[in-house]
Amino acid sequence: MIVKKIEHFNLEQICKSGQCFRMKQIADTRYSVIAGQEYLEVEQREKECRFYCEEETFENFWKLYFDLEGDYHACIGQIDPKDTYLMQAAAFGDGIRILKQELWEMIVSFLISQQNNISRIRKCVQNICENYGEKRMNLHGETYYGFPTAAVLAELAEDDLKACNLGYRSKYVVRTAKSVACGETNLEAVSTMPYDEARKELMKLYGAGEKVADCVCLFALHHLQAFPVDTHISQALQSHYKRGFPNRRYEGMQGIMQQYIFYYELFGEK
DNA sequence: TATCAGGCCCTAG
DNA sequence: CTAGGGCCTGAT
Repeated sequence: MIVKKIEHFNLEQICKSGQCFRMKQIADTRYSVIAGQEYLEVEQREKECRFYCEEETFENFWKLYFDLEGDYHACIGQIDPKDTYLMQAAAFGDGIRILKQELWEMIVSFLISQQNNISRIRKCVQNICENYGEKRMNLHGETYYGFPTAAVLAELAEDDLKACNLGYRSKYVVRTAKSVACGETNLEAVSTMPYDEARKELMKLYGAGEKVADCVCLFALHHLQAFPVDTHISQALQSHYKRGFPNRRYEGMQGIMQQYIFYYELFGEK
């Protein structure tokens, strides 16, 4: 077990922010996360966090996953004090981190996310994992399921994932899986591309438009300049940034600001 | 019953 | 290039 005191890190906020659909609260102060094939439990009281894993796994995997080296305090410090809306949003969600998640998993998750709500996205992802993921054992000896590979999902017929409640998104996932599995899309290459190039490449995938591509860029590739615009963000932009979001000022950290706004719009009281 | 949820595809004009 | 209809499904 690893114990750390961490500023600007709040599991509840990260969990609810909807970047990760396989993180959940399992007790008052305790959360579980499944990332790719890895399982972790974390306990948090105020700033003190207990990661239930070996030090090596923490250093090599979870520290990166949670972006614990990122300086979120500095980002918040960059916010225009006259922008009271963003100041409030950032104060409200100041424990959010932009996770570094597995690329393939994010592609599928955000293909599913369209015209969908967070709780149903979670169920869809869980269904896919339980049906097609690798069965594994957590630290308590309980079973959990890893995220299925593209090769496995590429074997399915286009409508097969309707059984996992994907609805019309089923063919998006299956066709994309085929594209990745046959080598038409090279995820290794995508992961080394700069933002604009990666975004363009991701948008070639069937079912992926600007919003989905930006979510993947932000939550998997850690391109912090990506600013996904969904219905909530669109509304916020209309009511608070009629002359457009100040991209210049927040160059390279728009994605972090997007998360503060998104989280505030969904969970802040207004 | 109608509308909406972290959109995108496809077809017309 | 832009506009608009269609799409699975569950919650309200």
